[in-house]
Amino acid sequence: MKIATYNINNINKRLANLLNWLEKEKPEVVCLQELKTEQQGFPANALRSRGYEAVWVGERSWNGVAILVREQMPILTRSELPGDDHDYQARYVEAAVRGVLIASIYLPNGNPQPGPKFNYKLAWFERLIGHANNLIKAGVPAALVGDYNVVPTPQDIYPTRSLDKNALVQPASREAFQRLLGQGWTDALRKLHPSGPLWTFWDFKFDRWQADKGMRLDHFLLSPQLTALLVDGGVDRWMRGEQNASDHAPAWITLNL
DNA sequence: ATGACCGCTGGAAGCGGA
Repeated sequence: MKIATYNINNINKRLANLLNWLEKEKPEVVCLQELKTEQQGFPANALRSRGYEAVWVGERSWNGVAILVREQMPILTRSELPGDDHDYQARYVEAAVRGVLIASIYLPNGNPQPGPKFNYKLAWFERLIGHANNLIKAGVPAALVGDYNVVPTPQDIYPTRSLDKNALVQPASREAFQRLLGQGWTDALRKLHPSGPLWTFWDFKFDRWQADKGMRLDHFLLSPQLTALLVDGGVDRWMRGEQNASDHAPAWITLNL
């Protein structure tokens, strides 16, 4: 089973890019983030015509997450992260697919830091850690997939000091990510490729793509049962070079289910 | 360090993103 994640930065604006990529790479499951459309604006029919069923949580203007599955209906298990009844941002959707629980995650960016947005990021992270702990203690075969907005280690970003104050690289952000891994989750792309650049994001600004100055922000966290089935993974960098590209490229793994 | 990109809303210029 090939699972992909893609921060698409507006699904309707980039629908042609998405459909082209689906046809070329044929992932079975796709976790999308930053749909930037309200619930009714999701292009369900266009995706169904290409063989993909979907569950999604939309929001006007910002955020938005989805899970696409080829030739199969995902079974929606959650459309929000537990722990805060007053949080209405569309950042979490979860579904069962062929006996695997899959979450599509869009963790808050958190800039500027410090400030209320960074506090929200850390609070959201704590809720995720709590939920993930329940899943792993229950022995659920699960994959927590998406845009974590965390650069886990210094090797996950091009050499620079200019982002030292950025929320993506803060010790508190990295500590939360490590605490999540400490529950027993495996960072699948790093397990497959233990060292070196594995960029999934290049800023629109300046010459970041041309200079290949990127970051690794999009991650697959696998429960132990799924880690044992991990075969392959990578980043579809070619998508970042397309016309009308998102600032993220899709990343993917394959599991031998 | 700086530069100044892209998409949103609203219909200009400022916010959010990372």
